[in-house]
Amino acid sequence: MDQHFTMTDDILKKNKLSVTDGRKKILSLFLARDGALAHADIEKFTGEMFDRVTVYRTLQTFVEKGIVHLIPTTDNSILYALCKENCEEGHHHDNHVHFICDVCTKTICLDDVTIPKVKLPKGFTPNHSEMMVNGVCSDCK
Amino acid sequence: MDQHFTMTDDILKKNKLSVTDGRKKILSLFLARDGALAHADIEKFTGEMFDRVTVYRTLQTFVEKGIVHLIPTTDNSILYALCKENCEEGHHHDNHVHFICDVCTKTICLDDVTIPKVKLPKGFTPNHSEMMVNGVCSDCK
DNA sequence: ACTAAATTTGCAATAATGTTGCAACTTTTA
DNA sequence: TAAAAGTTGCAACATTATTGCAAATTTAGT
Repeated sequence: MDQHFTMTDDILKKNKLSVTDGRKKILSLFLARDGALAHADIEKFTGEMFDRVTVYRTLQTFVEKGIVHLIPTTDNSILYALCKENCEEGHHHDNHVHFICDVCTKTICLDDVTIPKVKLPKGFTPNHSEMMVNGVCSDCK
Repeated sequence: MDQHFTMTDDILKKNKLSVTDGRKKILSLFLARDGALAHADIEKFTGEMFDRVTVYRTLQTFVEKGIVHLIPTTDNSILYALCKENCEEGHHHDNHVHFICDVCTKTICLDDVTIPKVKLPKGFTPNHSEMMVNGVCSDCK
């Protein structure tokens, strides 16, 4: 399949999920891509390989297990990203900045860039933050 | 209609848009609400008053004119918000933090909270940032 | 105030996207 | 290797979004 075949199995097993072709393929797409993927992207790559429903359910399962996390968008799509550093542990995906490249349109997890704290107005209590920066990524500069 | 009736007309005229019942009503919803609205919210409030298509097109027009701006979400919906401070000028809607209340689920523009700059890895050039914080808002605390 | 031009709306059709139940199949467990 | 557990695909359905076009409304000019 590709060079990630053992890695995908490991991640699935670690999360107590059955190792199936669909999950391996979708996981390998994330590993190969290093940016975020939307449901539509995955359908494009997998073609007629799996049913649409399977893709939906696979992504949902991955989110529940913390294998991928969601990235907010303004265009009515859901973006899913697997973060290199964190996916080993399966948690704490949610403290880094996401970068969206205006040129290649990839969404990249900047695992090393922590979201800064902001001072909120009186009466507001923070719980969790998301931050997205767009611009030009290191590949497109 | 409500106390904002002149304000809605002013905003529409300032943006060279025909003053119609649909636009006035939708704009007045934003003015009355002070939080963000999704397409579905607007349909709920307006009921059978206007066609769904009109709501879609009105929101699209408002975004193009800069009357409202988009807020990213992870739940496959588009949120639209009119920011109190900026809507007079019709631009620069995009430099403040958005707060999503976990209790009342409202999304609120914190017009006074500026998005902090972050240091990006080598090779990345920033252009624009978005930041969302959720937690408990001042009404729900 | 009245009319022509420009703009906006609603309808109908269509497309795209997401969800559910269930039977068949595959993977895991022991 | 067989039973149990988990996963998949199909079909049907639900929701959400888009397009073209004719009718209606709003605006601008007189």
